Amino acid sequence: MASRAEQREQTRRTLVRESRQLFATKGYAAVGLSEIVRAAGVTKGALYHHFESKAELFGAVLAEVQQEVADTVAATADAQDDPWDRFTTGCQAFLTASTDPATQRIMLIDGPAVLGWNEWRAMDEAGSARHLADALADLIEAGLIARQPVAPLAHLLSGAMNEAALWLATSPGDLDATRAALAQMLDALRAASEGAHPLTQRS
Amino acid sequence: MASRAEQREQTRRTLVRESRQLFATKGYAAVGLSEIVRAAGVTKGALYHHFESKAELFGAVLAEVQQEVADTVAATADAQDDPWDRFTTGCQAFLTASTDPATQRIMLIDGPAVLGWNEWRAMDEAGSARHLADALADLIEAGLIARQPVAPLAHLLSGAMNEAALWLATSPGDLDATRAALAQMLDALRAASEGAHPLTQRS
DNA sequence: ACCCTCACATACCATCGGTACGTGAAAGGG
DNA sequence: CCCTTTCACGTACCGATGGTATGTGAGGGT
Repeated sequence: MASRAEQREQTRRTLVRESRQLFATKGYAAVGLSEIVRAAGVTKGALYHHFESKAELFGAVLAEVQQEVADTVAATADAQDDPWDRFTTGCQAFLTASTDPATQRIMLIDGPAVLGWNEWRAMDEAGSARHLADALADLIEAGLIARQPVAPLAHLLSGAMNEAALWLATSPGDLDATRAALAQMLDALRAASEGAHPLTQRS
Repeated sequence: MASRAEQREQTRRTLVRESRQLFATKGYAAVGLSEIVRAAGVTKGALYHHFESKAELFGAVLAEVQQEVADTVAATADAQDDPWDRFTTGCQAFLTASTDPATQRIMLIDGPAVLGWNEWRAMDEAGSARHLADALADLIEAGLIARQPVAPLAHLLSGAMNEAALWLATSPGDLDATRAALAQMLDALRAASEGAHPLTQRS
């Protein structure tokens, strides 16, 4: 019926979809390959024909998750005309998207541990983190925040939002307070640029 | 020679010390129990007499690491008289302490994945994160930053510093720029309090 | 001197991630 | 239309892993 290429892709997608479900609910280490192939209706031979290892399968899942988050963030942010609004709205959108426990487990908890921080960082950079760095560069260019290297600021903000999202998953009642605190932090960033001198900090 | 209690504790400490070394360099998943017991000069029976599982052994290691970081941060911060200096100095001290790759691997990478985020968070709260929350509460009490819930702010800052430390491990040349960016973020926090109204955020 | 406790060692197990090889249907050439 | 090659899997199997059940021998109280 289906051509070989079609069948191949469908099997691969099934594998990714089912393993994503399992990784998200039980965590990477708690999911066995036998469980995955059973859910996908194939055998281990099929899995290892598509992926070199369990970790690489997880990598494919992670890439999918990050792509979705990045798309959501980008779509929400790009709807704003003002650069500053694009920035703050994008940050809040990321916070919202990352509050989903299934997304968290894969993207923030197991991601760095399974693939190593370097590889995880590279993938994050290709996802939503890129939008953050871009937005910061725009803000500097527009003179809305002080001229400075974007990388340190991007990492600080990225880490802040990641951790905040993880925390909110266990205490969702603090969502509004966290959004406000984040908004304040971002706002303070803008206010600092108006302080004329880019205050050089000792050490 | 040694009393039973002494022998017991010594074995336990050896187990923690050797496994910490291995976990730090190779990562939790890449270290086998056989490797650990060989390095410690005991057998698996001894390990499972002291710890219920590999994860619990890792938990003991993590507790030790976090205690050391917390002590360093507290010692550095408490040397400052001014509350604001205590805050900023403590943050910078945490950043410095967390830049060590061995500490990172255990405390920031494997920690959440092995023990789960909730348990990891609880341990972090008992460590350096507690000092952060305390310092923030002091600043609010002293009127140096706007009155607000401390928890959201603490998580945002904690996450920012964690991620920054991880990043610095791979690009240490950006240490000064990151310290400056962090100092700016903290400073902006103080500046925001002078804005009279504790701006209520919509949403 | 007795015996119980307990800090380990030994032997063993199920399951895991991973691999070598077999198989049968689709694609390509004559 | 047939023959051959390719390739997307399935099957059978492996070593190593985390974990357990049981043995053992030196404290240590009475």
